[in-house]
Amino acid sequence: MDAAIPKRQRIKQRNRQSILDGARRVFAEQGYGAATIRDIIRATPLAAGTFYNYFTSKEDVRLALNAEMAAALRPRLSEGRAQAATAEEFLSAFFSAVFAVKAETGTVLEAIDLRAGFEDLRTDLEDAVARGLFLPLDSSALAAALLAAADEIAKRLATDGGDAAQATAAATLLFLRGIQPPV
Amino acid sequence: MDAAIPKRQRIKQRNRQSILDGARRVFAEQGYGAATIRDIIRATPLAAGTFYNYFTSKEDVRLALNAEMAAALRPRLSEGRAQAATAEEFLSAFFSAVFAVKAETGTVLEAIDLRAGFEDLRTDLEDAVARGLFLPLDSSALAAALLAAADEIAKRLATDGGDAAQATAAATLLFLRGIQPPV
DNA sequence: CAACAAAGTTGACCACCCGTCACGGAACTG
DNA sequence: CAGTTCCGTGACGGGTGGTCAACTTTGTTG
Repeated sequence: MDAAIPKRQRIKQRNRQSILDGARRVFAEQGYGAATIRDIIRATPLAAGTFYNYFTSKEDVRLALNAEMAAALRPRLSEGRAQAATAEEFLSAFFSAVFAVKAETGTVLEAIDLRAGFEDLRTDLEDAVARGLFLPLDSSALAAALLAAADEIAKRLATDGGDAAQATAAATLLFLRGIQPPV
Repeated sequence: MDAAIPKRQRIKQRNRQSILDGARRVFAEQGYGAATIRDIIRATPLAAGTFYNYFTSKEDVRLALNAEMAAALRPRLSEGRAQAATAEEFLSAFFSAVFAVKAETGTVLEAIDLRAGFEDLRTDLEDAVARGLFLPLDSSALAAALLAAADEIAKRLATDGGDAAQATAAATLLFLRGIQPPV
């Protein structure tokens, strides 16, 4: 029927996407915890058994959905880091991007896991070190610490409320200079 | 029968503890995710309905168990912080305590939530600031960032393997001086 | 093109779980 | 010792997870 791609394969792709879209709607409406696999499949023209041809569990769907969203957000997250001329610019760009993205995606996945962007961050960090912007720390541990801290602070912003710009400034300063008073 | 405390109350306390102990065993054996409320109650001499007189959900039990364990660990976590004479000592004590505790509790609650120790850490931080050890940063945000980073690094130690002492040193240095090269 | 094989969807099915609730017995009260 | 309150019990209805035989559709082969 349609060029190169055989029908079977097209349908498989469509079904998979169908489930992901259904899951996105269901998670947004009831939250991840309350949603059941039945709910997801009901938000779809497919039958219960079909679900298991594509995913093994609800968690599996969450991971796939997370990956899909994280992939879409990838450019936005690293935006501004490559051009940063100073460590401060780098950190500021990082934190404000994470805070913005977290706030937006909160409706679908209350806590999108941005560790998918871990590698991007790590390589950006190494580039920055090569440019002499940073001290040559363990880029892997540093990326983990930055992501974890940003994550937690974003969570606090979402629940307790608070100003993202101010939080960005504070976090930037913390990682820029540390806590020790200058000698 | 027995002094002051009426029997009803004693039994309630015993049942509650019974459920928590059962949960501890079940979580350790099957992991939190795989465990069901029925499993927990079966590890107990009680009947299904009784569970709901004490807890509302599995998550509720996890929180209670987490609180119980976190309370027991409280002194160990803050140990060494109050006596710290320098910022470096403070951070080093903090990180090594978190890494050790996380490694030990991993069998029961794969990820014990140490945010219960948040307040302790925050007040310790404020004391340290008062003693002039630290720059006067937002103690609340700083505590959150420290806990989150320690948590994430501990997770990486548990999965990828790695040396706790070395990780402690690296994390201490990061938060002590930040990433910016000295001018 | 007709026959056949492979792939994949369907929906009923079973075991089990969740949360509830009427019942009954034990603990407190006066 | 009656009366009352409290609470553990276990069966029950509604629903879920994961499976699977039957069926339909797609791709293949002579």
